[in-house]
Amino acid sequence: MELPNHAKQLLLQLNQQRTKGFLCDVIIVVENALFRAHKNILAASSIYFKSLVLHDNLINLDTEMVNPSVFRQVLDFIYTGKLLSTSDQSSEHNFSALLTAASYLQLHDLAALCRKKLKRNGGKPLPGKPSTPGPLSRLRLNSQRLSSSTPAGNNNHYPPTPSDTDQPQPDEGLRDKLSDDEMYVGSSGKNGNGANGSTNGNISSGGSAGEPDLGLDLSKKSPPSAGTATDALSPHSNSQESPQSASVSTTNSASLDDSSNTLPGVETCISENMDLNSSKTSEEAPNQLDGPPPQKKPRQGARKNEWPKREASGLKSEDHDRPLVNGVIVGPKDGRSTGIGGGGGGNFISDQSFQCKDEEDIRENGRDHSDESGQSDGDSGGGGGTRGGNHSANYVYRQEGFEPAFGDNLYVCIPCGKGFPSSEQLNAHVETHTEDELYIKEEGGTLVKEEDEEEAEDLSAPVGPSNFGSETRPFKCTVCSKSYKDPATLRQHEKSHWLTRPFPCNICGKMFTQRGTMTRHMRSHLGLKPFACEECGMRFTRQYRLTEHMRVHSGEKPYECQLCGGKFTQQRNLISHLRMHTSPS
DNA sequence: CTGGGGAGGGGGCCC
DNA sequence: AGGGCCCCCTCCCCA
Repeated sequence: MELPNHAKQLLLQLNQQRTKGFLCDVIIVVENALFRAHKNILAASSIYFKSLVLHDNLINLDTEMVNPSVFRQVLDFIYTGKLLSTSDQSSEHNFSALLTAASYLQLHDLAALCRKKLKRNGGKPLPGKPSTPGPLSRLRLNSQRLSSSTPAGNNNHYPPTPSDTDQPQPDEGLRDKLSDDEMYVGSSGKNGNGANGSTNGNISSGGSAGEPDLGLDLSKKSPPSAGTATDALSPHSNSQESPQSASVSTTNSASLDDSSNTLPGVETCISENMDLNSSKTSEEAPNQLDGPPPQKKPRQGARKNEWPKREASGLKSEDHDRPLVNGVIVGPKDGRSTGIGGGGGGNFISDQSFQCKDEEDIRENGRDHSDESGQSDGDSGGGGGTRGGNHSANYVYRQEGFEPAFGDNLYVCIPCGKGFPSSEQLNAHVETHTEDELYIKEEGGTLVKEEDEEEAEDLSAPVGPSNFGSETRPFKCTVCSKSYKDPATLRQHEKSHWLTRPFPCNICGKMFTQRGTMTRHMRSHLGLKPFACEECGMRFTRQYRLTEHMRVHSGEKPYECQLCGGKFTQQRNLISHLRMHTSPS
């Protein structure tokens, strides 16, 4: 007995889930567009994807091989078995691009389909493309550029994939009859590889909960009470981080799934549509799905939507809208979260994703980063870049896909203007600066600084606790005189003076001085809140927040105002309160 | 409407 | 690398 439409219906459901972002557990970044999808589906479609999603939940695709528009078609194809073509997309060029992408992604059926189509049209497959380096090598190259300060040889945890050669694909799986508008793969149940034996099972069980999260672990551990969602978070993953994953992957899939329950914003937003003013994708919005409005916990919903707000606040608004089409975020979004509070939450992923890094910053030359260096607020704020202390960003890390203007040398050293093809090389170069020039310059009283750093300098003057007890803190920063207990900390600190953010966020391009900060930041992109309150179920991105939050339940108010005796659960609120005492009002 | 408190969230930084 | 803390921003609630 066999249900005739089973496979079709299943695929239909999966595609609907995709368009809604439901149970999506992987994000694919193509240039500056984000696509959500299901690992199982991707893995079942391509052995290349299979190798990628095994370890990573955030995948950067080589923009030379695939662009957002093409990838959208690819994804549609994967989920529907159809190539829906518009007049534009049915052009030969489109098929060539599709073929390139399909070859790159090892989507053999699609590649065959494109070949067939091109052949039928009398066109030729793109001559050189299939011989370009295979996906694996390209990915390595790609991620190497993306991941700063990851050791060379990072991506080696990728399982070897079959050769990247572009073998001719059997056309047997293709339907002979191809219409110009729609092309089908013969059987929706037929997959390029046999890796999907568990697909259905996994899907029905809610995604990839059982999948090893070998990527950069952003989920951390979760308190035992985290419930079903948290159960899926594997506690072991900390040790699993691979160097590569820092650049390509981000989170564990279970957490993503989880977010669909507890963090509807991300789940929904990334999948739901936004205004469609992207030139590439404006013709349709197939996923204008009225997915269930995200459930919101008290306060959290509104809050969640305001997530990127801070960066938006007081900051310029970009000209560019970053529409989200078919689950795709296209381009940076301006700082104003248009949809904030609108309930649907459909906007904020896009907002957050791109507010973090103002496109303006990105567009401009490397120097502007020296302005933004001080505080993350500044950079994300774009216009407010100059504030934020003395941390002049003298070195700029360029993330591929965000700033192509430097050609291959995306990593530019600000003081000397030299470009480097990799962050490693830039970092190595920077070291020579710090050792050879920095201190010399300092001795000479001419530190490399931006013109406007005088004010900022004051902010980081050796104030506060940094100077006390110099006996126990023998390691002193030569720039700001802060002292530290150990040389490693000093080194880390010194980089805040001289190194600009070697750790970029793969989603928004924002850069960080410390990997941990970037990792934490990524959690916010992905809506990972591994720390759940046992009392109320509220979830947090950080343990510390949970600790703070627990005082709400316990009633503990450890922070007391010495002036009025007022007690507070959080120190910051005491501080805020003290300002009220001291401020002349 | 306003001010104050409570609280969620983000980044920087030190250990 | 991860934890913890500090600081900041912001919003919501309430008096």
